Amino acid sequence: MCRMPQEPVRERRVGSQVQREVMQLILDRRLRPGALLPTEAELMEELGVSRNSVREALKALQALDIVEIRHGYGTYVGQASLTPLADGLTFRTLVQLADDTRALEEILQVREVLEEGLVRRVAVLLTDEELSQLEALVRKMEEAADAGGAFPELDREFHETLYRSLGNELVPQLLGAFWNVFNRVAGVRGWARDPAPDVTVSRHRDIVTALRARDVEGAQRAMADHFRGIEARSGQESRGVG
Amino acid sequence: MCRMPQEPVRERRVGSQVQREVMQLILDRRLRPGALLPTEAELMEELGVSRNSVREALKALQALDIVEIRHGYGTYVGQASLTPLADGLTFRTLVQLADDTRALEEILQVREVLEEGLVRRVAVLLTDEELSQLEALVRKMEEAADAGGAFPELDREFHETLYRSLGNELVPQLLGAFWNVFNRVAGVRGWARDPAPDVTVSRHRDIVTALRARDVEGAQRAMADHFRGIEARSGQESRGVG
DNA sequence: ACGAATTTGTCCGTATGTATT
DNA sequence: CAATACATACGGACAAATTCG
Repeated sequence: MCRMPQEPVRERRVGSQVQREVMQLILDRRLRPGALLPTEAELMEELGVSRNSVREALKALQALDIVEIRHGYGTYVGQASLTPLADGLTFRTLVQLADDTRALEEILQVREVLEEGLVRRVAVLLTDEELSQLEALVRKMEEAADAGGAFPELDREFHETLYRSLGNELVPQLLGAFWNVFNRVAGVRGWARDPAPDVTVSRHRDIVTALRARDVEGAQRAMADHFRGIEARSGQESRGVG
Repeated sequence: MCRMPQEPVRERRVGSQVQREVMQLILDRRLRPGALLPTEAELMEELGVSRNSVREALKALQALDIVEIRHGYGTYVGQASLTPLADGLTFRTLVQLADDTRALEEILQVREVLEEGLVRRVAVLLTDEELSQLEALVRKMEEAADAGGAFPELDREFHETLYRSLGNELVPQLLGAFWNVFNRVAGVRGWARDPAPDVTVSRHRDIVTALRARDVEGAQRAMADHFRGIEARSGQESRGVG
């Protein structure tokens, strides 16, 4: 009877009706990403609601990257990217980070499982050109490491190039979202710097070497070693002094 | 026209700014999921913006499940679940489905890579009790199949139980999101029915049998076969008549 | 059981900034 | 540069939902 006010009931998500109607409108009219949506005034009339309700619905859809609002011009159909996933995971990780680093380790484990499985599949798909691109990226990493700097963008590009031959657009987006969360949170914590860039470079080189030899098992092992390195970096810090 | 020079120019994107400020407020005050947020009136005053701006920001955060709004009571810190991912992926898949089923196949491939890797890891972690639970679920599936019905909930529970010993909460949420997208879209297309439930049951039984024998390779093979079955189901339909 | 207080939901009107033409 | 169309923001008012005395 007297329910604790501090505990919200987990009721089924009612959601905004207007929100769903706008989504349905996009689907019904076969609008593609980039297409222009009706203006707020038109949506007011078509859906029979006020401007405020339309705006709140559009704001919610914008947060999901389902629509894209351009100030002074109009509203477009969005790309429905994984930006909301990255935003939500970042927030959740930061909230939980006050207690422990579990959320971060969970993300890392998912990345590891994904990439170990993926590297096996691309091992037989990669073209010579792609292998050359990967080797070039490793050389660039080496130069950056010799200069004493970090190379987050090169790392990102490496993994993106690695899985291009799959032809699966969801894969780089998903990995990119995880990568973003990890780096954003790491930046807040202060342990964004790679303590041993040269080791990281050789991990990447090992992966390419195994792939060049079409050594599926070796590529998976190299990828696993790569993640062991990342785990050691974050694990060492989480047990260190605050 | 006559803009006062000493007055600081108003921030460009107040909307997303308020959004970030609310998130920062949650982090600064160490609010946990379920905690009550300041009321809209209080946020207006604290952030120095109008109520509409506050509401639009809260609506956007609600779409990301970062806050949870209850009419007539208040606003809570949300769970930051993967509901936005499921919503976004569902929308993207539906939009693209007018052309092809590529988005759906991409999701399936990610699920497959994930589950093949995960089943290897749980093979050495599963307790006898969890194995018994899995066997019980397979028996229930068999009963449902004999009765001629489908068993989407049993399938979902099977995969959830399978990875419980990992202790990774992100894994079931991620797989659940993918599963939701797949089933929601499948429902729209009309090919939700499993044409051969008995085959699906035996795929699951094969997985449990291999796991009971602690046969890592066999478990992965069984999982791969399981997904071959799902691919065959959807692939056959996508090449069939409209 | 009922009403008051609180809080969110919706609407209207108006003024301003911004991009396109 | 001027005009236009559009999104952005503010303030006020009332309705609906929830809680609690």
